[in-house]
Amino acid sequence: MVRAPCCEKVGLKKGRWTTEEDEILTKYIMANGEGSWRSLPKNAGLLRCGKSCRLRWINYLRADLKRGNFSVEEESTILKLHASFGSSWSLIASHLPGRTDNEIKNYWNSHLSRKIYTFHGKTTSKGIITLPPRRKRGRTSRWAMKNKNQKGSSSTQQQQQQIHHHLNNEVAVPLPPKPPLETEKYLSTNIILMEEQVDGSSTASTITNDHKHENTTTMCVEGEKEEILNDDIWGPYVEEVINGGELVLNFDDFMDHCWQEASGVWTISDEQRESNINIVVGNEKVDDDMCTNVIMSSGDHDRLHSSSSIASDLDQNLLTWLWEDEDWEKDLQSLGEIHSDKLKAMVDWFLSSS
DNA sequence: AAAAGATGCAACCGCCGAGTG
DNA sequence: CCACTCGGCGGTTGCATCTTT
Repeated sequence: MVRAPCCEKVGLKKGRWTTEEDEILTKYIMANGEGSWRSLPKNAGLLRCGKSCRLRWINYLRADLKRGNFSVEEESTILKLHASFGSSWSLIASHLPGRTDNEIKNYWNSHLSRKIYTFHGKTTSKGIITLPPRRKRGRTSRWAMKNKNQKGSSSTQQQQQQIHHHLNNEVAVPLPPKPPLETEKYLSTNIILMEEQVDGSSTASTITNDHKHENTTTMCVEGEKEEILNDDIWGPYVEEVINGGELVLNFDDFMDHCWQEASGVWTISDEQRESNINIVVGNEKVDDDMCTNVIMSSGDHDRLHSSSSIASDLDQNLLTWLWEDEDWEKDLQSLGEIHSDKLKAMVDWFLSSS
């Protein structure tokens, strides 16, 4: 059966509401109360669909609405509730007085969803949260382009199907789909974890998923500390060992171009390999365009440290690269304490995926 | 200064379930 | 049970605004 439209749409106005319309609607509802949305426009003298009136009232005109930016607490609440309820925006909104489902949904889509997604190729229940730096407005980001390319290919559905729940209070996040790229197999994949030591030096621990071992390389010494910390790279790199040479990608690039096949073999796109072989592609520092691209020869960690940058305080702050540059401390607190068990989970997952 | 294009958000669309006669 | 209305919801779109080149 074909459903009747909620109201006769011919001749009805669409698009942005004017101040006059807002006033009419507000006055009418103040006088008559909410409800009877179907008949409301006619009674109030509005050339609008009843649903449109309802939406305008609920999302914008209601007196109890809280306008303005979301607080750290609210953001934290959204993250936690989304982990539990998924995209049940109305349910989430019911826990946030003064906020509407639409507002929360928009906030999620424009702010939070891009901050949070897990590693693709992940098959266990453990996951990693990663928060690519928020990009300023401007020219195309990889993230945006990826999303754009996925439009029309039910990307949302894919993400919804891949929502995972995580350890403790961690958020459930949509997984980015596999990039449709040609594959090539490589010998192994390593994660390099950067850690600052008490004496000011830093170490890089290499963890491989094929040999399951760690080794540690001193990365810098006192005096270089400040410069290095200012470089604004946080978190693990992923290193591809290719025929004796190395390809080191930052996490974002790894996310975009690498994936794990069912066999457990890690794969990287030809495109990325050709453009970056033997190059360390560092995280870009978004705010002042500082890039940290570094040429790196095979196994030359001294050269890596001299030009690249390092995350400090591994236990507490490794995951701070997940957050926006300026606000990571606040955001971190808002999520509650992030312990090294997340790091351990990440490493566990990595090792278990081989 | 202009163009390109990303971003944020208000508003729309279509579907669904509850309620009613 | 059926047909239908209504309210509510989540996903999507359109456009003004903003940033970058």
